[in-house]
Amino acid sequence: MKATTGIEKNASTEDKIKEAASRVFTAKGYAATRTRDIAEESGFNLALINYYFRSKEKLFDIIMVEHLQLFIHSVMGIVNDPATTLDKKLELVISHYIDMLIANPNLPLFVLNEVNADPQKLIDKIGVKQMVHEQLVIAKQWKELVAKKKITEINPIHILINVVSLTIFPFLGSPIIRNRTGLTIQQFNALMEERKKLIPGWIKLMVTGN
Amino acid sequence: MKATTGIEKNASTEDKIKEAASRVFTAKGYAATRTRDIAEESGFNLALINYYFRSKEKLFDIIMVEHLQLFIHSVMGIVNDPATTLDKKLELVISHYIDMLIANPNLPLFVLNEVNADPQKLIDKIGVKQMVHEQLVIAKQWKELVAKKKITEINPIHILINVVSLTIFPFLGSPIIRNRTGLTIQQFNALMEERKKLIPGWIKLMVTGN
DNA sequence: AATTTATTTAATCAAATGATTAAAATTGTG
DNA sequence: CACAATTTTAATCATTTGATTAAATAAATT
Repeated sequence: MKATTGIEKNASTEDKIKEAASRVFTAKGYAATRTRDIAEESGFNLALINYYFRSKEKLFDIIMVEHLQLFIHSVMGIVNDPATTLDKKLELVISHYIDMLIANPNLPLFVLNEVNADPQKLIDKIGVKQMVHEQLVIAKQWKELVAKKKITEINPIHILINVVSLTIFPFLGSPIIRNRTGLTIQQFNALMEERKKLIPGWIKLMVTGN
Repeated sequence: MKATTGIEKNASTEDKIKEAASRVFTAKGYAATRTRDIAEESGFNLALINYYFRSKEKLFDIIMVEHLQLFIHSVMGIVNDPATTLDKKLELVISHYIDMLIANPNLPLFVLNEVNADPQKLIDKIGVKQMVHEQLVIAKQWKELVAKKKITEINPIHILINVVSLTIFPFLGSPIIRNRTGLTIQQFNALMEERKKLIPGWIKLMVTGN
């Protein structure tokens, strides 16, 4: 019986390592992260992290999956709720994402890097398959509006891309934006808060066509 | 006299190494790139790349600066031309960027990673200082339009962020987008070509407010 | 052709790094 | 408390990796 299976009692130490690993991995990326960095950041010995997680890669996979789920599943609930209108969904999703991004500003770059390294591997690792099915709710709502001539006949993929772009990219560009404008983190976050209302407005302009 | 200073005759070999290094660095990032990868990719011996560039880091710095200049300076000419209107500038810059991104799809992630690692270092390394001065042209044009009540009094930083977001982010998300939609690279690029016209239209909607 | 200079290579080094091991310390249990 | 199980550590290994060196080859120059 491998020690790694004893998850109950050691939750504290194991979680501390995971938290430390999360900080280091998201800050420096997989390749630039040394197992010793995680040891130091966590305050534990180097061998301990291998004792708990067997290898750097296995530890990374765990962190990655948790972060990707943070990214994806949290939104699925909102998007797939038939009770809320498309308008409301838009507001909720964007607001939710901006909150999460303010709390985890370097999550996007981290995720992008690993998705870029091997898209399919990650998609397999989480259950994103259902997404296609679940998207039907929002797809139906879209089609209804198109039928009612409430929105232009633009390819919805553009709109989806735009929502994600306008919401996430500013956080990716944050270092440059902050450096060029001289904004503090607080001022930058305030700017992002503003976008919770601005982005839905912009998207509505796009879909109505004027 | 160091051999690296002899730039004339060895242009061919040196350039081949730089091209190989560019491919490997942009594909895998600095930390994940082994000097041996570059050697193999270039077809030359490991020691040769150190002979020409002294170290992995120096080679990387050269590649990075060239790519950043590709990113920045090319646009400066357009933005700083007093002869073109803001509308026209918008079209030109976006079109220019999308062309460049189709040709160099993994440039954005590469740049973002390194900017994230040390924003000031990179900004120092290129002459971006003038930008503040040069931006005056476009800033003036903006102020004129505001004075003429042609555009809303929105914080222009939001619009700047939006232009960059809508243009660049799709390429960052390309692996996910392609994976989820099943689009080929050609189809994806066609989608990006569409955006050359779409994005300026969207931006105009944003600044006019309806 | 001879000699110098530039280019390229194979072999090797030293440090960094992921991982293991065996022992010590701590904690839980009868 | 004694004893077993779990947790933690120091020491060590084997590879990987960036870099150097000294020698071989090719090119240029006289």
